[in-house]
Amino acid sequence: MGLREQKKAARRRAILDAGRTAMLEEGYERTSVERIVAQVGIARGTFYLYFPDKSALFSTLLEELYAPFVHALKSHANALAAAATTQQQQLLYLQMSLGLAQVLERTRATLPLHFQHARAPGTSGTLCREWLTQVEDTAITILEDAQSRGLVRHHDSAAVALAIVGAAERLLWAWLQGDPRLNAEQAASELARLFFEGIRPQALP
Amino acid sequence: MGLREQKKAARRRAILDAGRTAMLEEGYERTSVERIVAQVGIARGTFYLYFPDKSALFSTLLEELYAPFVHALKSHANALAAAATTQQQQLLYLQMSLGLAQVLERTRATLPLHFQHARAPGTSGTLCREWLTQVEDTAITILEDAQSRGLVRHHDSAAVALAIVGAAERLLWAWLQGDPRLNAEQAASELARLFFEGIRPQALP
Amino acid sequence: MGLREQKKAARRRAILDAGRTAMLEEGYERTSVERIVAQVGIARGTFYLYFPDKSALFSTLLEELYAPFVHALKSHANALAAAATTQQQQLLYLQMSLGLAQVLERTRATLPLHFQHARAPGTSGTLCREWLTQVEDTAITILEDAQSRGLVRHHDSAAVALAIVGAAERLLWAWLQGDPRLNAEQAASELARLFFEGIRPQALP
Amino acid sequence: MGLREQKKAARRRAILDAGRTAMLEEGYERTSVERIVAQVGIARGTFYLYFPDKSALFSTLLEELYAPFVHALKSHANALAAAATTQQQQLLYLQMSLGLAQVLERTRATLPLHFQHARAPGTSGTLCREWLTQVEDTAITILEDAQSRGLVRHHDSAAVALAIVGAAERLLWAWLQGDPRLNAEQAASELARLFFEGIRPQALP
DNA sequence: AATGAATGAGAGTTCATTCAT
DNA sequence: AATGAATGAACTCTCATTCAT
Repeated sequence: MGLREQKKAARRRAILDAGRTAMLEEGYERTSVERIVAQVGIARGTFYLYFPDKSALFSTLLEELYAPFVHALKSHANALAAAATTQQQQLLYLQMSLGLAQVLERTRATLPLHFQHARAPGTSGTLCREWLTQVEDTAITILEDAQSRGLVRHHDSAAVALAIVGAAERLLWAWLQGDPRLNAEQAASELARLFFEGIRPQALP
Repeated sequence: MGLREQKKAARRRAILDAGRTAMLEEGYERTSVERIVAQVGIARGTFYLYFPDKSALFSTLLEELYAPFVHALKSHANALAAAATTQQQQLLYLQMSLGLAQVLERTRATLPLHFQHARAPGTSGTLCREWLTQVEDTAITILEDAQSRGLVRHHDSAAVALAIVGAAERLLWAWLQGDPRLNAEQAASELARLFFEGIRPQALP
Repeated sequence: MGLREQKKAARRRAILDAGRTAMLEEGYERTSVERIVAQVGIARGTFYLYFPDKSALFSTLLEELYAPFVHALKSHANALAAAATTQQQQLLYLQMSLGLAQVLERTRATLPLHFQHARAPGTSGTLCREWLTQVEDTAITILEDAQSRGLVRHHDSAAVALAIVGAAERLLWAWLQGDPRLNAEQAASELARLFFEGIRPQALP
Repeated sequence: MGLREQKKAARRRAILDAGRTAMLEEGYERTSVERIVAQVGIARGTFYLYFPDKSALFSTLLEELYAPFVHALKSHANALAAAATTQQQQLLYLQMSLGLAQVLERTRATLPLHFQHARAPGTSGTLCREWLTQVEDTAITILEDAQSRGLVRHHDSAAVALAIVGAAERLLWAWLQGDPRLNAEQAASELARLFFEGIRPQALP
């Protein structure tokens, strides 16, 4: 890459970072281009050399946030689908958990962007939901694979998958917020046991 | 009530309804007072005779949305706490389910307001979260009561309560959106079974 | 006066008092009718039963403020003009000083209205200056009478009168403001000595 | 200075001039940004590229008005304080008079801004009074220097200084208004004689 | 006589975007 | 490539005054 391209890439990176910081603080709607360029130290017009408009910047931020998840989920889903034995699958589930945890850790700082905008009306929400559909559809696929192998009960697969995603999201959000009601260390394993074993005190006959 | 008061109440109602419609479509930030008054057919200044500012209108809409939930949850929580036997409790849980379902049905049209703004930054999100804390704290209370009676396993109560709320929210949101992946009729009972019995195909020894 | 007239007069008084208080605090322009009626505890429309508009209220306040001055000055001017001897005049000057001091004391609380608006552009200033012209013209008349009697040097009478009025106003304003630089007790006599000894006709050796 | 900077400076100047004209006519409160930009022939938003808000424009106008006075007064005060002999001082007083007269002449068109707002409540008055305090404090300093040299009688220095400033202001205001009662040419020398002969230390026989 | 709901023009200010330099 | 001045519509909110009740 030439020096010029490097500079261009660095500046694009700087705009993205400033944009993310600002939008995490104030949300997409209330974040002004002015604030972003002031943070980066460039002129107003320069912004439009790197992004056609404000929503394109947001779009890029979302891609950086969601793409790793979608990629991780899809590759794990493929691996699970190709697994020959239950033992293999159990290993793959463990790997998936670790893999997703790593992605979460890496994207942690940007994650609030998802929570803030995923259900919002208007441009920002629509952009989020395009990614979200992919995440949830993959979750459904994984669940249906497990059902077809008899690993989990035959509930309505979409309902269960969405429920699990919803529960996971809520705990994640509480964790990101530093919710004092939550014991962050236990939350993930609680969630796993909760879904796997149910809430009843002892297994029924 | 005099004719004056009736008219005033009706107009206030009209503003609230127009405001809700507009905010459901465009969100709090993007909804202008101008649009609301045009919908109602009143002058711009008239709006401010009924609400001190835009956020006060939104606040009222949130109260109309959340207060029935909070009220229902709290009264059921009290009843559950006062229950003498497990049989009484089971009846009360059933009643709570029915009660909440009725509230959901009644507030159905306004519910998206919650989903759109609950995690938003800024004024609108903050106002939502004041109500949400009440909802979730009551959910935790109910769960802890069940734990203390040995009805449910001793997980971290806040984590489990938030997980249940999160799962319920996600299914509700899918239902409100008319999500084609979801079988709406079954969703609620699936959710109940999911949590109560867990996801494993047969109960373990 | 019938009971009805009494009530009406009392309410008019209340509006005037609330208006004065408000305008002393915020000035004519920034004082809203809304604030006044809220203070009095009457309806917006009622205000317009007592005064045709906001400027009429201000006008009345100015009359209550300036009329006593104009009346006192004019009657003292007449008495001075009719005085036969210098001794009589000296007594009348003393009486005038005392009289004006009493008026100042009585109108003290309202006096800032003059200082705030006397030179303002727009309605409020114009209304003030109509009264001020009367005050200053009378001051000029008194000075010219003193000149014609040889009591004071023959300066340009208007210039001297305006200068005296200006100096008196400045000290009065400082006094009303509680200006810490000023020794309020001495100010009046300082002013008198300053001008009296300065404008004496007999020159120095 | 580049072409860009020149144009920007010229436009800033145009806004200041239009703002001054408008505020001289209607006062700070009643002057709208809309009117100013219409006069200049620019868009509403452009105004805010040059001034953060309306009060900043007013502030700048005040600085252009008062700063020359404060500067002139303070430098003359310093010179007077450093004067060795009475003769030197007399020359310096003369120079000060001429200097102030020149400043008056230069700022003549803007001077009404002072008279209109100096005693007004609210933002505009407060901004004026910050400057005025400097003017008056310097006047007091000059007077106290003269007192310490035995040039003038030992009155309360603040009272006398404020009286002189007040008188000068009143005559100036009459002059600016084109007051027909006033002989403008004589006014200044009348004022000087009035005070000078009035505050001489040596008493009369 | 008194009310207070209604008006609608107008206030100051912000903002995404464009374009001449 | 980069600038930053310019735009003008849109925003929320205020206000003196009117008039049906």
